[in-house]
Amino acid sequence: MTTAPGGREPASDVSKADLVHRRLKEEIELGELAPGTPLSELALVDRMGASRTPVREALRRLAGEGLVELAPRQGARVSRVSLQSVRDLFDFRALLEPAAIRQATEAAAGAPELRRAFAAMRTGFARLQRRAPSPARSRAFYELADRFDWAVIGATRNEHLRRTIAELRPHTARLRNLSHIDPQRVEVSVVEHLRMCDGLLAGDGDEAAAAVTEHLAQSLRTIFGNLARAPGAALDLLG
Amino acid sequence: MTTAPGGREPASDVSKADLVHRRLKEEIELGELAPGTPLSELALVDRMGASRTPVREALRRLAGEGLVELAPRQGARVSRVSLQSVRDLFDFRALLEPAAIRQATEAAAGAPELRRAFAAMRTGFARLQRRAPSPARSRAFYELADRFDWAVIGATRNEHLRRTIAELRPHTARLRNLSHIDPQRVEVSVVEHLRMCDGLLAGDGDEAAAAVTEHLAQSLRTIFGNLARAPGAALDLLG
DNA sequence: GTACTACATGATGTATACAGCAGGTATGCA
DNA sequence: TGCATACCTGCTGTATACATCATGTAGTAC
Repeated sequence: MTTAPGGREPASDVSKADLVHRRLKEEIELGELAPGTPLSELALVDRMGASRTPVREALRRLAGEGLVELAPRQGARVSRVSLQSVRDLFDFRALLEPAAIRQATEAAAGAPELRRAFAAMRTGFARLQRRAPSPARSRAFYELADRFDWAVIGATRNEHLRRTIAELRPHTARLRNLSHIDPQRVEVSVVEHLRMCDGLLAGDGDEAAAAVTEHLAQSLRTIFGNLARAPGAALDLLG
Repeated sequence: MTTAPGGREPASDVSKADLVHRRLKEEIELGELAPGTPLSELALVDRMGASRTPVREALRRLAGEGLVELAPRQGARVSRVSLQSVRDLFDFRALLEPAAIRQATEAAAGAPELRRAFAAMRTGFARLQRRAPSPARSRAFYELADRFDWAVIGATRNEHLRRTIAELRPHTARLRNLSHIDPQRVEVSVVEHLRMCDGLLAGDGDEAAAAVTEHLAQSLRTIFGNLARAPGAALDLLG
């Protein structure tokens, strides 16, 4: 946090509650705060450099997003993850995201600029497909996939749908970061994303939606497979 | 709010924030607080008999549910309603609720007690169908329909789906209360609910889902029809 | 008469003080 | 030695004080 040259804090545009919220959300997403970790307000006051009021507000907001569990008179904990919750998450996404990409497909059909953006991402995926496997490629892929997902979310007309999907993203990201990513998975995932892009760019909503469904099913299968092969990871998830 | 006989408040089980939240939600649902109404924290402090802290928490929670709009440094207003928002709401419900009733159908198939509850509601709808139109019948219908909806929500296994649908209910209820109900609508709606019950009780998820879809489409058409015929109502909604 | 500026008012964002409850710990007793 | 109870610490829920900012108004210059 920088101080204005003049000397006084310039009454920052974003509230401290926003800052605390963002930082906590990020730490939960990254897995730095493991599921189940108790979140004492006073401890956060020290760590975040804000008073209890914005800290409390951030915790309440996170609880509303399902990232934190609040027990009355007992405080907050980072929300736990169970196998059932993973299944629920992906089932729900499988319900929402095909509808979202259909709307994005329609939107792109009428907005050349949007079409260009998606076309550029398609090129990016194609390039990634030709690169040799490496941690750097994996990182690049997840970055691009993230941009793609946000583009779809942004092109979703229905506000409820858009907000709900956006709210699910941190949960998915957290799962990715908690269960160590299978490098093998990138290979398949690139193909799936290419199929999504192709359907979307062709104006074929059904095809794009089918690609999303397939992608989600594969993702879930991979995660569950990882858990089955590595019971330790399951402990990570369930702890 | 009652005081304990001994003299002191027994540290009520529910927090004041909960109470304020519930009261405000109800007033918004009932239309007592019209869309766009400014909600000053201090005014609410007086009216609700709580201090700013729980009032603020209630407002933030309502904002998370989309019932209140927060403008930084400018305060809260009851969220506005536009034609687009109505369409978005019903489109979204049309995406979620068929899936929910499919899960409820499966749940009922394996839970005799649940089946009995739904069967009882079916009987209630059938009885309503034979009654002569009257305000009392309309009230009874909406009460029963509400119980039915909550039963479906309760029987929805997927937690995300369940929470999301539950969060949409106040929005729908508000629309009903803002746009004066068409008594004619009850006639058709009873039939639609009977079809939902039949599908659900027969274990036919597809049929139940189709009935929900039909019901939502009809509801939306009715609301829009009302708005078209009575521009004054539109002003109510848009104001 | 109109537009712009300075100010006064009231609100929100934040910090902090106080009250009551939950959980752990130590002590007493069997 | 094991268990039950009482205490004690720390936390959450609430109330309130203070700082900063947005809005409306009065006044003035053109």
